[in-house]
Amino acid sequence: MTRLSSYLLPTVKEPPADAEAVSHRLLVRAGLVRQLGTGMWTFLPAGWRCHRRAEQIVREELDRIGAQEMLIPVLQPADPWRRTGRYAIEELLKLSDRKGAEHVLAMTHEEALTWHVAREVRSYRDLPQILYQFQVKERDEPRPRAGLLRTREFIMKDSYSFDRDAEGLDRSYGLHVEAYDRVFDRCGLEWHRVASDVGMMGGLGAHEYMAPCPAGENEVALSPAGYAANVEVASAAPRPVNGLPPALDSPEPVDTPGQTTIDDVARGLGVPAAALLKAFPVIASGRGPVLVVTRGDHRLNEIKLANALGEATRPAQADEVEPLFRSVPGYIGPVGAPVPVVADEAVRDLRGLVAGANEADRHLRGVEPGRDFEPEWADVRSVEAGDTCPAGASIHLERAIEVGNIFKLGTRYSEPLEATYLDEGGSERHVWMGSYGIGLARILAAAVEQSADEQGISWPRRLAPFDVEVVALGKAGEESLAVAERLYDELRAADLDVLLDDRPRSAGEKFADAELLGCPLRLTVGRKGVEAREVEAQVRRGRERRTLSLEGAAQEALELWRRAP
RNA sequence: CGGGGCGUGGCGCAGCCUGGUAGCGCGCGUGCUUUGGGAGCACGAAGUCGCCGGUUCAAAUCCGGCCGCCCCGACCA
Repeated sequence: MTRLSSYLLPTVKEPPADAEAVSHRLLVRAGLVRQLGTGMWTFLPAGWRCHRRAEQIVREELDRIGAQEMLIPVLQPADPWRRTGRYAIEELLKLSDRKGAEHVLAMTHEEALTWHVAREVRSYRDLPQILYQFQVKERDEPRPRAGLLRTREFIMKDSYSFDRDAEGLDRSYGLHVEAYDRVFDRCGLEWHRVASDVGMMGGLGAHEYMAPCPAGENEVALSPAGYAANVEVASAAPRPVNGLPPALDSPEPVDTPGQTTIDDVARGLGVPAAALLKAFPVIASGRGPVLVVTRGDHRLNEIKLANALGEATRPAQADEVEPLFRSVPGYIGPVGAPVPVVADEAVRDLRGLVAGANEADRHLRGVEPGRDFEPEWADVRSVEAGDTCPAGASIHLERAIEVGNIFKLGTRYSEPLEATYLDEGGSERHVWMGSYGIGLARILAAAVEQSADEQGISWPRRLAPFDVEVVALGKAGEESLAVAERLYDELRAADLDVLLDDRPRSAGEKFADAELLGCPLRLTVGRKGVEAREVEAQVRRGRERRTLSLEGAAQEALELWRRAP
């Protein structure tokens, strides 16, 4: 019998003063987690129960698609990481043993598992395989934050698919979509599956599962027509420009002394910001200096830029810009630019624009892309609320927590680690891989963020530490405690997980703690109720209360629990 | 890595400017009262004031260095 009087559930009235995220505050206050250091969190008994429940949901859904659970060490030799080129990653924790041999603490497990598969898989008959584990990941995060949302150590469900070819990979990927959709539904989360960045390593496709909430670190672009993408890669038609100044036969200089920002120039010339061309000098890793141009009211998206150029870029420093342009920042523009120009699609077909003249205190008006400069066109701006998605619906943006991701790797790892098989024709081929992650602690944090109220946590019933909390009121030795214990047994017999608050505390304190902890159902046994052969039930979500007869209380509680969110 | 802030009983804070007896609320322990929405009274335990060094007769307080933690940004394979 789980009695609160002997259970380590250290609730606190006041959260850590500097904690800001709702989930951070409440998980600490409810006695579910404690911090050991920056980005290092301990799960206390009740918190670990939540974690295990999330884990079990994930396990059942992965097993359902035929995935096989296994376990790979966190401590690994450095060599495979060197071969894949990932030893250089700064977030990768490195260490050496007493003999001086170099090791890493794995941040993910592609290297180790691919290394094994390279040895064990010989033939097309051995494929496909989907393998997974629940294992600790270590990351030397530059900035852990918001409690469990971004930590240096966390447990991930990571799965890896191994297929003969791209079609096989598509199939394994699709199976993961199925499993993940079911996982996040069962966890009671509001979620979106969004298209996401495939990264500089050039994956073949990727999606993220995003749980919307204000504490989220990511932003997703959504539309009623079903468009869903991380803003890192989202693409949409811009809102049109109103009040564009008249087109001219050729660009015409105009004095703009001291006006170095979009706002200054727009106000100075009496034109909308969207009539300006914003110019970003960048240094691309391969092709060198490039001038990127967007509409004045748009923001450059560096990830889209890198994807469009096929190489990484960084902003140019002032001392790199001035010798090239013989100008100062604020007056740089594409007309007569001394470097190649990349222009955002949103300025295509616009006329009468204003751009820097590459000369201090001067701009050009009447600029027309394609006539006055010949750019390489690309979609490199960040979408905004009010843009139009490809299906014609209006986009809105939401902040969200990334709770899972799925990624088509292709042969990114099988090539350097030589994971090959012999096909029916006897030729050696590389294995096609996918990798798929779910952060369990993030599921918990997202659930808290999405469902908490003034009183505390309101767990989705599948994630709660217990299904029912029985609150026994009255003094030790009174009948209500004995009745509560019998009720506990009946609830257990109905297959519910139960916590009994048998502490000698005031009623108010027990109620407050119960609502803070957030089990989906609370049953209260008090003296008056015992006399009337009644117990009070409160459904945590919405806090609605009703009276149950003591005799049928366990069955009725089961019904209430089943209907809980 | 850049910017800002904070380290004082378990938690939240005051004291620091202007150096001189470490204080408040909550929590904790004991006893009595109380018991359906964070109870009351009484007594009590608990602090190397983050660490190291300097100034001073004297440092929580002033100075220097270091460490830790939070928030914003950069980053996030």
